[in-house]
Amino acid sequence: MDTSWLTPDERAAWVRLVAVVELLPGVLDAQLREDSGLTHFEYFALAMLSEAPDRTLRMTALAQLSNATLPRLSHVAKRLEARGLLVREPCAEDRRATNARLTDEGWAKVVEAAPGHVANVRRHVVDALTGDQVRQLREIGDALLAALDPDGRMTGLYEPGT
Amino acid sequence: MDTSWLTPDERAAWVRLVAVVELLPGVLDAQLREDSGLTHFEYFALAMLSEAPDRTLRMTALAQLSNATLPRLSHVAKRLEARGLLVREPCAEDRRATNARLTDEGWAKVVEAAPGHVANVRRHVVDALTGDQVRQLREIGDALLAALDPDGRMTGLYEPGT
DNA sequence: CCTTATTGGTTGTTGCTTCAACTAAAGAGT
DNA sequence: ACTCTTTAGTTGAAGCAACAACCAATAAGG
Repeated sequence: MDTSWLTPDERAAWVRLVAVVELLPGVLDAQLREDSGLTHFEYFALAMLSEAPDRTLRMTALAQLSNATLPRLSHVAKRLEARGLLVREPCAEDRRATNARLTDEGWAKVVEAAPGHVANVRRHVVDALTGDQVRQLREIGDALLAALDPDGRMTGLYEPGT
Repeated sequence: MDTSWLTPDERAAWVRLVAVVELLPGVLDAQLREDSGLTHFEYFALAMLSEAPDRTLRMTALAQLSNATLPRLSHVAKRLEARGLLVREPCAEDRRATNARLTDEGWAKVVEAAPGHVANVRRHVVDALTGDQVRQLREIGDALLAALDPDGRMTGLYEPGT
């Protein structure tokens, strides 16, 4: 009775997607939590900073990249700041704004956490797929994100053309 | 610095998958919350019951189908029971067990909520894909779930052979 | 039988997310 | 200059979810 009005093929694809969406966050969180004491969201935020020029991003920009609300990011940033992984400082150009900057410890944390995380991704995702499926998944991802994120708020991550 | 040690193709696919996994739950929750006053998890639980024989499932079985811990399901079931959407009753065969059964109101709720939910899924997922992509996604889903859910706890949903 | 282990569920704390309210700065219109 | 609106971010209270501790019933071993 659930997802009727979808064809059998559509329903099969949908049901699998839901299961993946349900299971994947737990798999990512568990490994990072265990090995590095970070949630996936925290790791992701630090990783975004680590790739940014001067390891610095406006809070708003970081929130959009990580698909978070500003309040949520603010709380998380406070915790990460208390752990010494980043600092927040007022922005010179726009005095309303706050810049989050990765500290050296934060950088070290990302460097420490990345290998295990990548291995986990490999084990649970990439290595489960054939090369063709990897390419298909990328295009399916682009199609879905065009519908899920029409304003491209999380773009910068996935760069549809890239 | 993030997901290096993946090839460019792999990284592109991975980054899109993460974005989808991040965005999709919010899209599902928002519509159901708005139109039916249910979280996606609640809807999903009710939908599972609606498809079960006698509209009844053991708490443990329902928890596995919805990828929830038993404590979490217990709390959710209490709320749904308070709203009259399901009832919990001791199981006759195994007196340790509790059966959750969908009430007539619960059934009506699912019937009321399903069309909007399916339309939402169509808009944001199914209709964004070509027929070929739908078939590819189904097989990718099977491959991923084999790695994410090796014990097939959430199976019953996606029935790899189906 | 009696003991121990395992399975099935419910019940309290702890921590994170969300929501709403608030401060403050930048622009826009008059 | 003066107000009105929008943007940026923080904060505090409230709601959920995870974890742990717990009780109850079945099953297994001596």
